[in-house]
Amino acid sequence: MTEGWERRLRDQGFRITPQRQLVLEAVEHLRHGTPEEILVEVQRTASGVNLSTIYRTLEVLEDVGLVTHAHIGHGPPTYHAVDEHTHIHLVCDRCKAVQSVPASRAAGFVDALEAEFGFRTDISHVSVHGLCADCKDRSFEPEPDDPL
Amino acid sequence: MTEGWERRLRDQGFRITPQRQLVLEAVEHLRHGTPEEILVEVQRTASGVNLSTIYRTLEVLEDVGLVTHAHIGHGPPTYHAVDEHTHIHLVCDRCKAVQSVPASRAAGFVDALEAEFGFRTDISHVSVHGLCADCKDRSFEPEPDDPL
DNA sequence: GTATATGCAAAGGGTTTGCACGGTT
DNA sequence: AACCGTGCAAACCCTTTGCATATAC
Repeated sequence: MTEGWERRLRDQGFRITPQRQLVLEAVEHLRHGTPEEILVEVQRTASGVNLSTIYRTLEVLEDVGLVTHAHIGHGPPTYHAVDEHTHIHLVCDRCKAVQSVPASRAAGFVDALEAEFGFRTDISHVSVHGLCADCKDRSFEPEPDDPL
Repeated sequence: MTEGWERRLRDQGFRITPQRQLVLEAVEHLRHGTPEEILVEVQRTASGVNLSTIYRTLEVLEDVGLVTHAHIGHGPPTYHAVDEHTHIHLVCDRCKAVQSVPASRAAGFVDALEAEFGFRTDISHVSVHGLCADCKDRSFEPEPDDPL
């Protein structure tokens, strides 16, 4: 569990509640989780927790900097604990595999955007789409359906 | 209008319809458009066209390679004609401004992902989030609300 | 004439909101 | 005790789907 999470909430005027603790634990345990997946995880301990609470709690936890979210394709966002090593998601549009690579691999790109356009990139926020190594080689086969 | 669009459809077994022509024209005219925006544009000429037709048509046009879509934040996807110069969207999470930069700026990053992980990136598919030059300088001010 | 495309309306996911109750401070 | 947080249900937005009709071939 992220150290000092309680202070982080309290210092910004939020209260400590079992739900907030459980959601944070779930995010850290799952490593990658959609709101729905987080709900299921939380309900293993507290079955009464509601989905809307998950949404509201994730928003609060993101506000205080304990979690972030990234978009992986069309579906719901994926949440992460912020203490994990920052990474980029490589999403295969064909087989849907998601590979994480260190955000440092994008340092050159990110720096160039800042130098040239003054744009400060949050590289981990959005995933990178394409074809993974396996699917690249098999790209003549029919798609398994529903490409992102 | 993209040259040879009719062949492109016909060759893949699709029929030529007024709706498909209008949607393609709308996408090219708007340069960036969500399904809803495309509907409005199409309805300036043909008010009877239905939203579901827009969705189905965009899917077909994408299948045959006449348009692509990219995700800009939480909302609906944005469609482009493929003949336009490939570009990346830089989305400011604070002021929501969207800046287009040539995809070539990411060449180094894309090449590195392919060399290191065998991953073939479709860089234009997903937008890059962060803070634009203006907002970076004003980042001490309160946010205007609803960051993406 | 036949198969595909369209319009319409209803259903479906994911997310947000209003409200009254319950818990934290 | 006051206020914030939660559960519940309804509403919301975006997208998809079933079906009957219209249209391209």
